[in-house]
Amino acid sequence: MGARRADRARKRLTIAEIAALAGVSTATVSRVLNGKRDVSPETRLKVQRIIAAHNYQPNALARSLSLRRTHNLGLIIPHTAEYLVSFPYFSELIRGISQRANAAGYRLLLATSSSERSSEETYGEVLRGAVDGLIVVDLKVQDERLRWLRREAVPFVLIGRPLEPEPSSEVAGVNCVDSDNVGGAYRATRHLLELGHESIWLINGPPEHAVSVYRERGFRRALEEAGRSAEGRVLAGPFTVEAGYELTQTLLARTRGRSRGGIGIGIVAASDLQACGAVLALREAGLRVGADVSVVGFDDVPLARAFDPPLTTVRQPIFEIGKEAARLLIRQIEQPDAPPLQTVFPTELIVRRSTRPLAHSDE
Amino acid sequence: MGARRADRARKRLTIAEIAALAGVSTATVSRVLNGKRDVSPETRLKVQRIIAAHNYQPNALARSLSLRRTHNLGLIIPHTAEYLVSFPYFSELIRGISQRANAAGYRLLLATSSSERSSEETYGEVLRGAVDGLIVVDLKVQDERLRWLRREAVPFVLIGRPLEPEPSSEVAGVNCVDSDNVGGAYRATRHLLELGHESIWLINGPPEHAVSVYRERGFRRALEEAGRSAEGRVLAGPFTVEAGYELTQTLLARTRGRSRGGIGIGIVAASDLQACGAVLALREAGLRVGADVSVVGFDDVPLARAFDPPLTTVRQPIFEIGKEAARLLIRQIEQPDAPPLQTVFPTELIVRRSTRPLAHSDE
DNA sequence: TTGTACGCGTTATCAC
DNA sequence: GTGATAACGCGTACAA
Repeated sequence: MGARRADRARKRLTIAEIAALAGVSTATVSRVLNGKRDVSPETRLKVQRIIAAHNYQPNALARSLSLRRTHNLGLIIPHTAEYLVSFPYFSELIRGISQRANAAGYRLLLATSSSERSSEETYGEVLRGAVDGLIVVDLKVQDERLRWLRREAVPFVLIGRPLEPEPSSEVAGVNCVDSDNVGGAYRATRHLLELGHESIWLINGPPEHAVSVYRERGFRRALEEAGRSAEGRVLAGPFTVEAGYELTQTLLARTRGRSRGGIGIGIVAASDLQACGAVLALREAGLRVGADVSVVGFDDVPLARAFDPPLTTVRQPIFEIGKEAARLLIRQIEQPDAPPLQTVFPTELIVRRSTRPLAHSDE
Repeated sequence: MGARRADRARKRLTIAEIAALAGVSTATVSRVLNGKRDVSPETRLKVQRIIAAHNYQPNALARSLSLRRTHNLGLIIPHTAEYLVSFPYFSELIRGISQRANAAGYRLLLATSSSERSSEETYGEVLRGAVDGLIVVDLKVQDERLRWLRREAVPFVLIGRPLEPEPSSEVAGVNCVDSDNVGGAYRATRHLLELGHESIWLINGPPEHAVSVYRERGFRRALEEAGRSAEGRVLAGPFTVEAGYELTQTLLARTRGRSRGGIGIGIVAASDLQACGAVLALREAGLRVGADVSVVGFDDVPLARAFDPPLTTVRQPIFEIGKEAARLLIRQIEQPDAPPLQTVFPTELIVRRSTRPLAHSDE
């Protein structure tokens, strides 16, 4: 009762009202709120009581406006569903970012980019002072966002690593977090080599993704070190089951005639989904995965070890990557002069049953 | 040149500066900005030119403070990784929410709830005027958050449906979006009945989740309609592969002796992950899934159809649910007097090869 | 130690 | 039509 306005929005108290209640000035309340030292123990206690009694919460907006800092981190979700499917751990990433951000007193602001709007529009809109910095995912080979972000002098951190030949700019000049994709693909490929596979292929992600370039590098390096050529050994497509299936079929068509009916084929896939698609196609062709042929995935999604056969795969610490991204961004925001940092997390080859030494043909 | 402060934050223009540049008052600029009619075509054009020339973006914070509306929607991410794993479409949900929100001029603000903090603390923090409303996921059977949200009179929408016996309150009093879990479980169970399975089980999610209660209802209803008892037929655990595996093992132990070595068992699982775990355990016990026994999953994750056997499962339109949730929340925010709405999306049984008519034992 | 007064960037209510 | 000017809620010089 006594509520003047419709009580729907339950009028929240302001610092002025708290001040009045406590018989002090707003400045004093603000000091107490922010833990400043210049306030006597008695007044502090008095104010704290009032604050607690009324469950007062300072308005975040007003505080942001005054401080010129929102304590919001921005993340643009790629528009394409395809990308998200390709990234089964997207929720893990968000969780990692969000956890670290919250722990440091920041929130995470999300927006989707729509294909109709340029990245400039999207980012500009999110900006408008709503965010202290941005986390950029889904890094492209030639990513126009980089130049824009630099020009606007927005603190930002990349998930992924820009490719070196970025025109007129040092890679070292940006904050970025990535997993060791080159190493992951390298080890996966070596693994197949060591198993004795003769015909080794990479089913890669779309070539415009920076991550695809890195994985192909690891693949090529392993092959070349073994004195083999990677020419014509790389197929590319979406990170989906379907793509894995179809690319494996074209791969089989290409090898037909060459090898012994496909026996000896080894496939490194850029996602577990693709790997599963590959397994399907291989089985359809009458090949035994984990005996005649081998397949390695990427990501280690929850279902990878329940698959038949349990999938050998390259695990990435997505949650950690998210946390680190938030950490670096916050660091850049709070210490603008701190030099940018590049963090690379190791990947791990999880060996299960989809990769095995070749069965001897004389058995 | 001429930059006064360190050029790192590239001073953004204010409405006052635009006004000065255009030779008008801030009020006029504001009118142009917000498309008000009371401004002459000439001045409008003049102001628009200046705005475009300087790429001016009004400050979202100041605007929010003035309007007392942030255009932010809040979503609390459950702390437990377990929950997220159980919810493979979490990214889909976020995408749905975010897309609808952005389309309507809203942003999505994320925060994680940490187990140490009460929901009141978590939500209170998000409040602080940082959001206009909240989306609540992971609804519990007795969810303390409901009462709190009502008391604080925060606009909110539930993903999921509260259970009827919520003390002293009409279910109809809240906005909520859910998929038809009762119907989904019902149809999955009927499907198994129609295939001739004798020993039908539900591997459910944790009982504290509201969704588990609904799914059990559908399961029971189908069984009872068929004149069977569901007593002792429900096992519960996390939504993981491991839980599915282990619960199936205990289930097999219980049936041992009774049925013909397990033949005729039919399992409805509350997630595709659990279903895959169940398949593993059944196979280990020497049973042929899709012949001797059947398994139905829930969710239709991308790998479900690549699984061996391809998984029969109950599909939910997660993306749509996200969009609808955002729609309802925004509606509640913009029309506080509009009566709350309950939307239930149909679920769909996708029949694949993990469920089949029982093989005749005389074959 | 405490209080006054102004700035943060918009919107909106008045006058003119 | 247009322009001062008071909110919006908080932080913080500066003065006391």
